[in-house]
Amino acid sequence: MAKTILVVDDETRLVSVVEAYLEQEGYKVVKASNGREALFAARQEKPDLIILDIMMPEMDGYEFMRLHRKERETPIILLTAKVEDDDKVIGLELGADDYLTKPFRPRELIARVRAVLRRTGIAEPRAQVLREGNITLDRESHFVKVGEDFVDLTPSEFDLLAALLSSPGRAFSRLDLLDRLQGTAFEGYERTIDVHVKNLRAKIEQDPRNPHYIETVYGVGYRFRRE
Amino acid sequence: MAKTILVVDDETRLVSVVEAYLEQEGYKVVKASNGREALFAARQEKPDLIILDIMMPEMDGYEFMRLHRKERETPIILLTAKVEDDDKVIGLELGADDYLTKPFRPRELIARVRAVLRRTGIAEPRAQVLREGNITLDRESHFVKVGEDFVDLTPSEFDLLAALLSSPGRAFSRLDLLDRLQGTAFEGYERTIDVHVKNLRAKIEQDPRNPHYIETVYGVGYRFRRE
DNA sequence: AGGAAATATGAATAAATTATGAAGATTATG
DNA sequence: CATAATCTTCATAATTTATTCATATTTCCT
Repeated sequence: MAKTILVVDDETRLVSVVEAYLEQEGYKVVKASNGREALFAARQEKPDLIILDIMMPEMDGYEFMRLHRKERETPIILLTAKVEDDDKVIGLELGADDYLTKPFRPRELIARVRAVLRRTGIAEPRAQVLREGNITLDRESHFVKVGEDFVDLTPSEFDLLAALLSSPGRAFSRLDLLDRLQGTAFEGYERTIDVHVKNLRAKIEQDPRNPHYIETVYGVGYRFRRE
Repeated sequence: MAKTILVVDDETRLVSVVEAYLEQEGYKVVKASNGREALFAARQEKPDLIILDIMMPEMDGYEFMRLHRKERETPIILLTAKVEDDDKVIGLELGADDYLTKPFRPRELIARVRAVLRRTGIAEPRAQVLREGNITLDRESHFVKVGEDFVDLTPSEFDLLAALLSSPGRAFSRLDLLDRLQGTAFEGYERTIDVHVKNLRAKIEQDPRNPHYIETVYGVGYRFRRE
């Protein structure tokens, strides 16, 4: 059964990005934009993990934690605007399992989610291997194979390939892809994706000038060729 | 056959963590959150070892021990909140085989479990020798060989190498590795791992500046090179 | 075919990550 | 209790990656 994660933050954009990424990883996501909603959602959905912003209107993260802890022991990852020792201390006292400083990258979040779930003995949600054509990507072990050859990719290249490979045949816009790479960080320049694609092609394509796997969708973005 | 360990503690979180570590070591784990449940579970499962918290609601650890001892002689490791001589004395009088003070590190727990099982003549659950390339690591005898040469490692270095060696080719995040070393990565500083890696490389690599065995996976962590 | 728009590419620069040496803190040991 | 060993933290050097930018190439449309 897919693990459920409750994401609580008043920034809807951030929540959306986080949601997309967690869902891609195979988690079920429930959202709330303040402590009150979160309490309600926590009771309804009984999530396996809560990702919680501290600064929120109405009822802040600490208040939520205090109330929630009376009912359940769900592991919690705190989101903090910046590292303040106070926050760390208070969060720790209240029983947070980890914390993350905004802005953060999706990969960083995923790593922490995994770590916390493992630490608290909750199993992985699903196989972490993506395969299409001759390409294998293993998120768990973090390797990419072209045929039988292992290929070293940079983090951006790896995430980019993972995104494309998650839905072969689907065209992703540069904005989509940029979100996967940068998460909640401030907006970048879409063309950055082009460069990553170029570098990625150089590593996995037999003839980078005539790409077989990563196709350009003129006016839209890129897609991974479906067999 | 895998050895069964009964873990008894009212802190479900702690039980989950302990469960995760024991299972990773190849033990089968049964859980209970108070003395009553524990008695029931002990009768049902006939565990090879019991890890028992003293402070629990309903029926505390001492009471459980008294009752359980009438039925079986299962070795018991006690968990105590902090070292109180009284606890130690009472526990050992009642026949506990060892005790552990919270908070404790996974390696500490595992070490004591092994020791108690060995002392009471119960076999180890799985092979304790990891080998890859030119490196041999024996968890049982606690030695490391590079080729034919024995190498002295510190406890952290040993655990780090054991973790990496458990899945050659798999990239481990610093968070993962910190977990293995400290039990809870929340409080630690990830970069500590870098230093252990440096020191470990200095001991097992021919040319530490150009590591052969322990590879850096930029943006992710480290991995042991798969042959 | 011609031109506008989009993409590809190489190279320079900026940013992020890792490696390292050494100091300070902690833990084990006699 | 003192000493040694180990672990952690910190500052900074070295390395790798990400981003930007200028320009070449390709695609699309009429």
